[in-house]
Amino acid sequence: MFILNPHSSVPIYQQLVDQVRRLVAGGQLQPGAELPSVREMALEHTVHPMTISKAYSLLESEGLLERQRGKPMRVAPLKKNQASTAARLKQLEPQIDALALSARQLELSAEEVIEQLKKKLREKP
Amino acid sequence: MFILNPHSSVPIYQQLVDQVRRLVAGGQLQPGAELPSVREMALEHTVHPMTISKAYSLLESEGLLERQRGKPMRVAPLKKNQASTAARLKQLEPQIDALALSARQLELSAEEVIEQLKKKLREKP
Amino acid sequence: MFILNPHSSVPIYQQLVDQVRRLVAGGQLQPGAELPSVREMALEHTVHPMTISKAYSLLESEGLLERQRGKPMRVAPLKKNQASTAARLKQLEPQIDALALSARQLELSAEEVIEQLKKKLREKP
Amino acid sequence: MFILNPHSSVPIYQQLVDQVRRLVAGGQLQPGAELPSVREMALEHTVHPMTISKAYSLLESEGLLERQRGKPMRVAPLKKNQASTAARLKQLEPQIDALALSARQLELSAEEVIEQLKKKLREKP
DNA sequence: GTGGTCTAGACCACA
DNA sequence: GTGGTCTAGACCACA
Repeated sequence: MFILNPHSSVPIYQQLVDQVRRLVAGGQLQPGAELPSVREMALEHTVHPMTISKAYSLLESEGLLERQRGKPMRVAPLKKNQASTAARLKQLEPQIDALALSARQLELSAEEVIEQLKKKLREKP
Repeated sequence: MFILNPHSSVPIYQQLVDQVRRLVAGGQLQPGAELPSVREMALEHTVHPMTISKAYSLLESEGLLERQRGKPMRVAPLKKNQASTAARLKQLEPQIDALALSARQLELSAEEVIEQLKKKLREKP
Repeated sequence: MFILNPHSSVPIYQQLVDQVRRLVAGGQLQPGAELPSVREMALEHTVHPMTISKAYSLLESEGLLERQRGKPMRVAPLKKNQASTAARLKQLEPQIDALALSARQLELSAEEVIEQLKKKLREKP
Repeated sequence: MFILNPHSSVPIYQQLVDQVRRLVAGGQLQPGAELPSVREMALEHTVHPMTISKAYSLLESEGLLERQRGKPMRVAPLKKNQASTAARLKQLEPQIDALALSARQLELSAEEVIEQLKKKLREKP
């Protein structure tokens, strides 16, 4: 469910935070859903447990996850979790902006980029 | 001509590298154009000369700038600066992949994302 | 394992870069092998950590080393380290050209030069 | 007669010094032969006159060239100028050593390198 | 004038 | 623990 890339320039804990935020916003992680334990996830991705822990803590202080004593963390009861389409697009904006900038720097036409993006969106990962 | 923000989380030398790349790609810095000397630019932005020097060195090893001994650095005559379209698309791939992943996690449809991207690509930055 | 000579006219960071390249090419540093940490090596050779760091960074941008966050750098899994024979010969070309020029200026015959080169190539360094 | 490459990592004055030494050793510059004036040579290679001047001065202090008031420099009357084959090979040694080292680092076989070198030696430049 | 190297040492992000 | 960034400032090579 989670994809962590240790070679990315984005810190691993940040990758995890971003993904949880999106999965909650998109409704794939419903309120009450339990997340893998720190250890489980650390093992699965061969990552330091502290890294997972840091991500969870950030998400907790943000109000998106909540800690349950002795049990794994779970998605908090919805406040404004599942966002409107507009709000979710807003969340995507920094990435879109960066892509647009890169494309222009590479002197690629809109068509070429969109063609490629369409292809990737069609593939289920 | 160059804007360096010491409070950004992007390292100063990286900001400079990015801007030179963009200005060259966009044609605002033509091959042969001279850049401000390390000391000049360091003074102007009250930054340590080594920080500027690091950026210039990276751009040189990238083949974008060339040293002229005793004179300031200048934009290299373009050779493979403009790679083939396929090669440039390849360079964009990681960003496109990441965007596609985010979009799926946000449960956004291809249309919504592409619509937004088109808008951004049309805006000249 | 590494020999750094502060009195050489070759910069210290360059000496290190050269040696790592050689050790990797020669197979003495296998993919996955860890290098001494920046601090370790700096202490051992009484050199400033930044000097070591510069060498490591260059080797990373070259694709020869890879960073493991929180752990020392290690030799990257070889990919295009071994390029085609033609490509590697191409890399040697400037040196071959320079040698040919020198030989002609010294009025040395092809045989004499090649004889000498053969001898050197046979010696394991 | 002289080839100066401003993009080489070898300083320009050093390139000139090396070439004069070789041409004298090889007998192509005979004792008494006049060299181009500093200005002439600087113009021809679009190089700073000081650079040529520095090379000439070094060669003079070495005893290879001599200054004649109001006239261009000329090759000094031979002492041990035209060297024996062995001596001339000795002069080539650093370049041969470097080439052999590079070849080994690139994992190229002796045959491949020698093949290439032969080709270059045959071409008159 | 130009850029390059190096040290001393602070401070930071990440795991 | 790991490496990265930055400054202050010395000293050098080259043109």
